[in-house]
Amino acid sequence: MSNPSLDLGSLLPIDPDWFLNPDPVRLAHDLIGQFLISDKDGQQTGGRIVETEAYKAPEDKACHAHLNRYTKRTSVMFEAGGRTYVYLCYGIHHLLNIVTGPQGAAHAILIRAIEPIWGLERQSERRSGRPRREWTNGPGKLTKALGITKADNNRPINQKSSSIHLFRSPQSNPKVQSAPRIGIDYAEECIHWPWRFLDADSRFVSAPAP
DNA sequence: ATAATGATTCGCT
DNA sequence: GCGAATCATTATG
Repeated sequence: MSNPSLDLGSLLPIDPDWFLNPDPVRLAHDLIGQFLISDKDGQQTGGRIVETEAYKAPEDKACHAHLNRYTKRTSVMFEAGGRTYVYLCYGIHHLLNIVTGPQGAAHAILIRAIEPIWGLERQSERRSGRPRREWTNGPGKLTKALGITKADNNRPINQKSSSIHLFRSPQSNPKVQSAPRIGIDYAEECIHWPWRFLDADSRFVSAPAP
């Protein structure tokens, strides 16, 4: 890695208490510019988070745990913040969420896009040699590039044994935009809530702000 | 037991 | 821009 500030060994993990904050909208904003790493088979792939969305039960109709609906699938969202929520979407795509908030609050942050930084060759392989810009500019794309599957569901973040790690960016000052969330047309009044966050200067987002 | 439905992506027109 | 792909989850009977 030519940029020494991006040396994985020197990065600091996000503090465990950060995940317990009760406001997932705030956390989704603050996650822009931080680093996501997947560690599979001793191989690290990851990058800089450039797009997120907040989901917040009970009031959010777009949240799987709307009205605190508790099922086998949603149960992980009720855990204390700091775990993963990975689920299969449209029968094809695995989507990665970060569970946040205190135990009992079903909050999560969907990771929608990253800028690839680490393990570029492996990411390219997993994305079938497409252009780099298309490796991770969407929630289903980035899980494929990082090898994230349902095996990574309901697992702690930043533990020694973890496959998913989140690090603080040493000097992160991104210009963060907010926008309505994508793909939730069924969610009635929640459709317009500006709970999607993007790095305005990144070319690796899934779609520009409207 | 059956049926409906996605927090999407890709290829084709 | 449109439609297919593809299946775990969920609700309902």
